[in-house]
Amino acid sequence: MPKETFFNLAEDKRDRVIDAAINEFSARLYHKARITAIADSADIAKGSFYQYFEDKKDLFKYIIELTVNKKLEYINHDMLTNKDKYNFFQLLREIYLSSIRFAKDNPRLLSIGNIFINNKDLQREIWGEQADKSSNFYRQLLEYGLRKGELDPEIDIDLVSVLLNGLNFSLVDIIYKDGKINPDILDNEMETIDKMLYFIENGIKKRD
Amino acid sequence: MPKETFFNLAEDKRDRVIDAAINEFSARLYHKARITAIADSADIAKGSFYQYFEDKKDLFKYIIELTVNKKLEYINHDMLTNKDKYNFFQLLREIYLSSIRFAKDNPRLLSIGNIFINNKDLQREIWGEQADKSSNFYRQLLEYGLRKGELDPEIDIDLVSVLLNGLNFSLVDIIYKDGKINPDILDNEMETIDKMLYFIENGIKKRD
DNA sequence: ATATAATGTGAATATAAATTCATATGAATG
DNA sequence: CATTCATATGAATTTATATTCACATTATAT
Repeated sequence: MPKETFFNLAEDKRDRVIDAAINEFSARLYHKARITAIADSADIAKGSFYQYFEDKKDLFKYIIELTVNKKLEYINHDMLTNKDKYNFFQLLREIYLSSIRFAKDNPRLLSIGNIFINNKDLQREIWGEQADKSSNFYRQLLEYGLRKGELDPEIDIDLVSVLLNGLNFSLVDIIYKDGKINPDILDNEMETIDKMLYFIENGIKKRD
Repeated sequence: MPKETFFNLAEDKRDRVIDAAINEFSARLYHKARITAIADSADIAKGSFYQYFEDKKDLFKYIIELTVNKKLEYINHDMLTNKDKYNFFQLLREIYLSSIRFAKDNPRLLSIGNIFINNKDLQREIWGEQADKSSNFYRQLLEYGLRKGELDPEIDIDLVSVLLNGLNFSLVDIIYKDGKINPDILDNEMETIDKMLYFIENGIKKRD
């Protein structure tokens, strides 16, 4: 958590610091990101930085928190609170759509998220041992789908939740090529998502 | 590439250096791994290290190369050279089985592979721009499966190859929990793999 | 207006490696 | 045995940055 000093700052300055931090953390890996660069670009003294934050990790935690919150804003809450109206695959589709919307609007946050998600050690450093939130999310969704009889009762929930989590990496790979958003996707994001769902629903075996 | 000096070394010493490097790179992220620790543990002088390698990156590249070669040894070559005898899903199954065998026998190399695969920037630093070898591998496999009519002709190869690649992350997640091999998996690896294949073949939608 | 607290500052210090280099030792050659 | 070449060594240097600190400035309260 940033120190109180940080929250007492004039909004403009606070925003400059956040913006500079997002810039630096999206452009470089955590251990390569430089406080000096952040201070310079936010136009504050290096010493001031330590008035606002405990240390580099403190700032990074804060930025990750902002990122997570921002992402949550993109999820259609009506859909999640009224789950019952939607079936499992509709919910999954909505989740994927939110991911893409979020990525489009917040490329730098997407990059930070990638850097974070792609580095388990960093996750441990920042979040401690409870770093496995994401497959848990899918487990709950799957339990719900099973209860409603929409899913093949044969599936192993623990395994499939990890698999769905792995497919998230694919989605990010698709959206985000070579450090920027893949422009091809933006034109036919629906199509891409629908193909992905088709894969998840039906697999790839030929049927007759 | 290591310098010639390195290959001129007595085998014992060369092995000590490799072993020390594998230890260090499997325990710490690339930018955190220390030449000093490697030199100490291999019982060579720090200066000697630079007789053998250009720099840290040079050593790491070499270790990654060893890892990749070792992994290739685990793939059943008979199966790949006589592809025609096996169907797509049998081949995929074999690939997953090799992954698990490799992981069991070479936990440290698995860890290095994870660190590498989980860090796209590092991949760019080490392999340059052609870092996307792996989804390419699946693309070829998929083309083969389609030609033989084993796969749903509806699927989009480009997309599905990225999806299969994402599922690799899942497999690693399953095998490798908290820095070591998940013992639960070893007892029923076949079962796990078969469930994973079931997911890929049939998806998770309930059918009647 | 003065005192007190809060914030700002950047040069100095600390830390942690990677890398170099002058020099020593050993091996091969003729 | 002397000369040349290859390898070994670790203290000294370099690089890169995070973090501290003594002091300066500005804001708030009395």
